[in-house]
Formats: sequence, structure tokens, C-alpha cells
Amino acid sequence: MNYTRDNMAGLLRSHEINPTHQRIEIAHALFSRQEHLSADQVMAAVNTRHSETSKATVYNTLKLFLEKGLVSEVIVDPSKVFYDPNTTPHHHLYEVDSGKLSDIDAGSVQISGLPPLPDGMVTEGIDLIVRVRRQP
Amino acid sequence: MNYTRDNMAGLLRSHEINPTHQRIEIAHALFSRQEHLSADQVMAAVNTRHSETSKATVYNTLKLFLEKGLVSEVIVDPSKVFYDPNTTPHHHLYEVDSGKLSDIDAGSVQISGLPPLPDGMVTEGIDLIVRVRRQP
DNA sequence: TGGCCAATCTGGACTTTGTCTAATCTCGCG
DNA sequence: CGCGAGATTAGACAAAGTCCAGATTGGCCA
Repeated sequence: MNYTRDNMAGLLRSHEINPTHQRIEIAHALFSRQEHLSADQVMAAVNTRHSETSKATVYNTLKLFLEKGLVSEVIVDPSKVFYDPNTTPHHHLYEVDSGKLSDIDAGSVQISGLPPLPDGMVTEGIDLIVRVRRQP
Repeated sequence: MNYTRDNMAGLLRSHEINPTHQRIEIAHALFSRQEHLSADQVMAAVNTRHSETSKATVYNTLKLFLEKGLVSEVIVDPSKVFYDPNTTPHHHLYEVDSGKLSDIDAGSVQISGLPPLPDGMVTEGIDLIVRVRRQP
């Protein structure tokens, strides 16, 4: 799969998102890298050379992508949210000292024995985060 | 177990923390409630009636408690960190719309099939968060 | 083509959470 | 009693994110 800007337009449309210039650039930044980026990093990626997209638009757009299921949020660092272009079920490995975040495929991981949910509640997601640190 | 202020002093000492007035109040706020509180909520709890403890002290103290293993951090909400008086291994249930956070005992939960860690890395902790939402 | 309108984007002010610093306070001990 | 290390404080500051009112865009139809 090729993450050209043209393909981004299609991707956005298939998620019922009107593909504007800014949205295409933001999607491109996330998907071509296949990495976890914070809002700040998206800003920087989109505004290399000359400033093109405002802070408000970056935040609005990421929130929109999230609602439309195009990206997911990863909350591992108290100071910033990461956005993840991988929306298939998977887990995360977080290197505490470097801040590096990587995926753990959900395929082989099994979680069992979770208690029943409170009445009238539905699961929105299960986040499994393995926090690791460089051996001292 | 009884979470009197006197017992708090002993608890702090047993974790190599000099038990000052402010630290005892903060420990008392966390342990007598047996709940997850944010720094803000600790501030409010400690400063009912007249202001007694400054913001800087609350933050310093929570960080100190964390280092000394007296409390643990729970990162589920991008906007604030919760502090958890329960340091035994356990997981969390987070009600997304209300912000309510509760414990899931680790006893019956099994996680298997995690891939090996990268070389030279040690696990610092495994966070399992079940995000739920009220049925629409 | 030209004009219209709704959707989108923007700068900048604002809020909230948390950090930092330099000055002050406390308290055990000689 | 007075000293000094450790603790506390007020308030300035930083960073992430939100909000708003006005400007821009672009698709559509005559």
C-alpha cells in the first residue's frame, strides 16, 4: 500500500471525511510514517518549510479523524496524547526514558479472566501498555 | 486497617519519608478515601476550610510518594494523572463519560503471549485499562 | 463565468496541568 | 538559644489543548 496524497483523499472519503488540503496533509503525515505522533509532531511535520496549517486545525482534524475511526489515541504519557494510524486491535510497548512507543500485535496476546462489566456498560476498548526501561 | 493520621506517620516512616504535617495530610487524603485522586483533588481535599498546603507541595509530595513506592500513577485521561493508593498489582476500569476509575483485581486476570522485550530492557509495569461507556 | 453559502480554516486569547525558583519557614540538635 | 538541612511557599512560567469570531475556500447552480 502506497500512502500518496491521492490515496489519502480516497481514504478520507471512505471514512466520510471531506478531503481538504490540510486534512490530506495531516493524514499523509500520519500514514506515510506509520508512527505514533503527538499533535505537536503532526504540526511540525505538516509545517516544514513554510507554515501551512494552524494549531487549531491540527487539533480539530485529529479529533475528527478519531471520531471517524481513522486513527486511535494512545494515552501513555501524562503530558501528551499520541495518535496512532493503526486502528486494528493491538497493544503498546512504551520505553519510559526515551518516550519511544511501538506496537505489539494483538494476535498472540491473550487476556483472560476479566470480570463482568457493570450493568449497562459496553467496552469501548482495552488498552494494554507494557512500560519498559533500559536496564541500569 | 485504620487510616488515622498517626498511622500515616508510621506508614511514611516505613517508606523512608520524613513525616511532616503536609505529607501526613496528603497521605491521609489518599489512603482514608481509598480512591483515585488527581493532584487537583488532593489539593482540594487537603485545603477544605482554610488553605494549608500549597500547590507546589502537593505536586512535590505526590512525586515523592511515587518514587518511594507509596502510591502509583494511573494514566488514563489525557488531561490529568491519577494517584492510586493501591500499589499491589491490579488493573483499571475507566468509565469514559463519567471519568470514574475503579480497580480490577489482578488475581483472576491472565495475560499471556507477550513478545520478548527488546535487549537490555526491563519491564517497569504492565497497565491494563478497560475503557467502558454507558450503553446508549 | 460569476456569485452564493456552508463548511472549513485561522490567529490569538484563554484555560488547565504541571514545573521551577528564590525566599522563607521549621525543627532537631549541639 | 541559635544553626542549618530539609521542607514549604507564592507566584511566575511553560506546554498542551480549547475556543471564538472573523476570513477563506470551494462546490454548485444559474
